[in-house]
Amino acid sequence: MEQSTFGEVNQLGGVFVNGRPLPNAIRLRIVELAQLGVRPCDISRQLRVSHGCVSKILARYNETGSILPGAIGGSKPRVTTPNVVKHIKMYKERDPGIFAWEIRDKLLADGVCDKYNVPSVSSISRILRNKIGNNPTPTPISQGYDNKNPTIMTQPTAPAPIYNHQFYPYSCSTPSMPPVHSSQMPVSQPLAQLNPNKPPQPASNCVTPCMMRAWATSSHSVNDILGFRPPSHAATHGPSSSAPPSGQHGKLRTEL
DNA sequence: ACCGTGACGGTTGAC
DNA sequence: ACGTCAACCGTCACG
Repeated sequence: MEQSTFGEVNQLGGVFVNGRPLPNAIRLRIVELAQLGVRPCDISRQLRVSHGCVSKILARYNETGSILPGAIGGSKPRVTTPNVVKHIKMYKERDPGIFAWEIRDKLLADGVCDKYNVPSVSSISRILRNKIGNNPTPTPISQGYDNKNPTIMTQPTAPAPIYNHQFYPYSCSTPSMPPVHSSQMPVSQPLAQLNPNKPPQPASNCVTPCMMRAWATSSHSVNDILGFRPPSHAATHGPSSSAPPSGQHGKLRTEL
């Protein structure tokens, strides 16, 4: 456990922390290289990240436009919001003999919940037993929760779990990732320009739940992240000015 | 040789 | 305070 924070070494000699996402800088680098036309297998070798991981990150990027990992840990958004509890209580008061499954149906019928966030029958039973049965005034109703917003992605409660510790417990420059000084990632070019196929996705559009958290100043989509590069000087791919992470990125493909 | 995918062991955080 | 659970992670191996 403790030592896991020091990282382990994969078959390629790269350092990783089991169970934890790669640093954003590396993820960013993976996408950037891919946009430059570097093959995944080369990216894998170059950054010493397993090809499975490269594949996964690129697939995710293609799908969501985000390089960031998903939200780790936590539970699904609560479905028993105060408003739902209020309605359950109301149904129960109107019809003390009502069954939990009937309450469930009514919640759906009344639009209090939708199929995605309607509490299970057992949850309703628990609410009846715990909150309504003996405690007439449950939780403070109303604090922003709202059940009207049925969408799955609505974050009824917390905005988004996500790593509270800003990204990772360790900094971007991984515990030991000597070869790649990714935290300084010289992002030379906006990926959006490099890959016309990938329309720049508005940050708000990125589905990844983790989106809303950190990266406060810069958004998470690669395009946005890369957007802060120097305006001019968008040469094909010469990380000319800023030194490439590992100092040998000039020849992306050939080597190895 | 390359790449997609699933199993695996791990971490995390809400409940 | 602690355990459980379900989300995610990256690596590895297989096809």
